[in-house]
Amino acid sequence: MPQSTIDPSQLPERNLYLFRALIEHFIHDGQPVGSRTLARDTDLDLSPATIRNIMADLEDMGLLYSPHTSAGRVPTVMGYRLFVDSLLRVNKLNSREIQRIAEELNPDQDQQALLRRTSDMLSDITKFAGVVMFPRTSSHALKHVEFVSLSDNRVLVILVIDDHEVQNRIIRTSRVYSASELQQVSNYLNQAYAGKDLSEIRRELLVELKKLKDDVNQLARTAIEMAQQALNKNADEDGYVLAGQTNLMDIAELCDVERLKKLFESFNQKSEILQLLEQSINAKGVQIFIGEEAGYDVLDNCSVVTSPYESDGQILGVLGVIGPTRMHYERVIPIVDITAKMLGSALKSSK
Amino acid sequence: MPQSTIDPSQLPERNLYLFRALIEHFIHDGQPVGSRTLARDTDLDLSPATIRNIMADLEDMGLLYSPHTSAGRVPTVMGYRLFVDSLLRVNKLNSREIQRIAEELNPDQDQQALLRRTSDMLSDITKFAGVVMFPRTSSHALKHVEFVSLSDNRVLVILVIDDHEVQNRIIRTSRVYSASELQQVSNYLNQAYAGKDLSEIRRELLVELKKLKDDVNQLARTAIEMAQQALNKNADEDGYVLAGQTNLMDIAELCDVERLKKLFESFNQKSEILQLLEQSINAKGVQIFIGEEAGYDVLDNCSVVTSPYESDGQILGVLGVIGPTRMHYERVIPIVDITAKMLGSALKSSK
DNA sequence: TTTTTGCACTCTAACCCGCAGAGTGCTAAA
DNA sequence: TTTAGCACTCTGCGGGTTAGAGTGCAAAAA
Repeated sequence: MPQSTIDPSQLPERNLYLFRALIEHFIHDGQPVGSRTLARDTDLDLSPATIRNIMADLEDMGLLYSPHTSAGRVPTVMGYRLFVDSLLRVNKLNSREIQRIAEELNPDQDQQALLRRTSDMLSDITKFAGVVMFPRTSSHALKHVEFVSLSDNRVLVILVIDDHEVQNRIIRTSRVYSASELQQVSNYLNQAYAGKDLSEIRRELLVELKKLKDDVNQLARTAIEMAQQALNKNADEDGYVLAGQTNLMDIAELCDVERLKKLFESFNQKSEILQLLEQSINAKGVQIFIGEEAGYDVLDNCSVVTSPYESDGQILGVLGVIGPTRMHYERVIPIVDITAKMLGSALKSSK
Repeated sequence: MPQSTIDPSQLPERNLYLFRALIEHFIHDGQPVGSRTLARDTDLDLSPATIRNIMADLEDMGLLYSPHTSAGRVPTVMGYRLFVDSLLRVNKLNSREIQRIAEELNPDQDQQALLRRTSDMLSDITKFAGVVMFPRTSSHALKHVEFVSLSDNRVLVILVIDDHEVQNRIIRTSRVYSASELQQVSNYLNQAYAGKDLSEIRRELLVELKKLKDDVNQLARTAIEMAQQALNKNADEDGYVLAGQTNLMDIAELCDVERLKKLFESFNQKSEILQLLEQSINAKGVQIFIGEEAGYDVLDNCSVVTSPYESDGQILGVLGVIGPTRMHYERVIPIVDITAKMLGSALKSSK
């Protein structure tokens, strides 16, 4: 991180109190907060002038800044950092909300649908954008493979991987195969390779192919060759589902078409956002990226609250919420947290 | 249509000429066009005053209007209608562009990918939003069905329909079935029903089930019951792929966050846009919806240029471009036209 | 009859001005 | 250490002015 953070214990209690009041005030209504307002709205019995002095100190430390001379103060990125790291009191979710989440994430839907639901739900409940990375299982055990002949020497390959992921691919073959031939090929491969890891299967296929080079067994060779072709383009299509982008259009700080366009384009390209999510895949729990802290200037004025989700102790992916820096962290954090946990268990029971 | 259109032959040649010049001018730079400009930029040797008189006539007919007293004139929706119906000279695409389209639509990709590519290409080439409806084949012949057992009494059903569409569904069963049992079920169903239409299969299944009611053949009953469950939720997930929404954010006429938000939301909901596309599914060729003509006020200031695409004489769906009313129709129309034709033949050869 | 000239009129957009409101920093007093 | 007082600064808003563009109409010209 470029900026060093502040140790809150170095600050007088009162300053911290004031600082938190200011941030909460600003998060609430988005206007720069002045000394008079704070004097009025805090329990501290201080005059505006005193508060001004304190605010000047906080500004010197880099926690606040004034948009212009005669405006109130606004938290800096470093200010937010201090706030979320040390000052934030997280709300508990009420049971209605928890129930809502539990209902949406019922495991009785296929994985794609589940992920989509999750991000829909995240965006709907927070009114920001919700994002869920596709799970990456480190093991890609082949569950089942099936070949279906299409017209024009083309064969549809259906791979069932790891119990929930289904991939369809089309390969071209040198001649037309009958349904029963393909059935035999499927059977052979299922018997020989079901349960093994994809990468291991690829290795074994190579070996087999050599062995069979001069073999007369046509079927076996065909099977191996097809399997190779099918497994080759392991389009490890990583990506994510995003929902509720339009929510971001309501947010005053982002209400500028240029800025929104850049943001939306980086959503479409996915790579930047993925990189960001990737960063928190090994974090223990909820992580927060504030503003351009993470180095993506499209996310200027945005915060990203993420949490990895796991099942059976294995981290599968990351989900989160993208909203304005000025968000109600105390609400969003537990939502992301619980959603991650529930998604994990939903995936587990669908395994 | 609410407004009656104008018969161009009722208008003096000169007025039409002027009208077209005005529209082309406006499309080019988006500013209201005044009499002086028109006098300068047309071959007609007329003074601004004469042109003013003519413009007043055109305004009376409802083809033009002034945003305010001292502005130039701008075409009305009815004006655009007249223009695209009667006055427009369509450009030919140059061969580079045709080649580009042909390359993108190469049939060597699965249907989903092909549709996605098509809409990407449409948006990229026009710099507006491209949209492609999923194809609806009237026949849903079952090509192949496969059952794969998952954990927890759940069974993955893979349906291959009509040679290119693959659907995955998860059903719950009353007990755990072994892989070989499921294989038998698959075999039975494939033999009995492959090649038949889904709805017909559903009918036959009902009959079969009655027949087998007291039969001792456990396998057959299981097969029928599973098949029923699998085919029941025929999630005829109709929809479309959309690309390049962000292009619309650059367009001056739409550069207002409120408006854009509404537009994007209706993209997300899909139903409105689908309804619109549906309308032109039986048109012969390219169709154009101007502004809120079609009755969707989210499309205010937008035009939609659509064309149905077909293969083997059967109309499969509709594709098109969504852009500002002020677009270069002479360019967009042939792009949509050719894309529709090429998508049709790409789908045919992938059939 | 059609076209043009001349002219008064209107509207917008840009700019400047002045002013109220909010908030600051500094200094001196409590 | 805190507060009161005060001068200062910046924003946002309403109002006024001006330049520019374009109009409509009436009278003259073709």
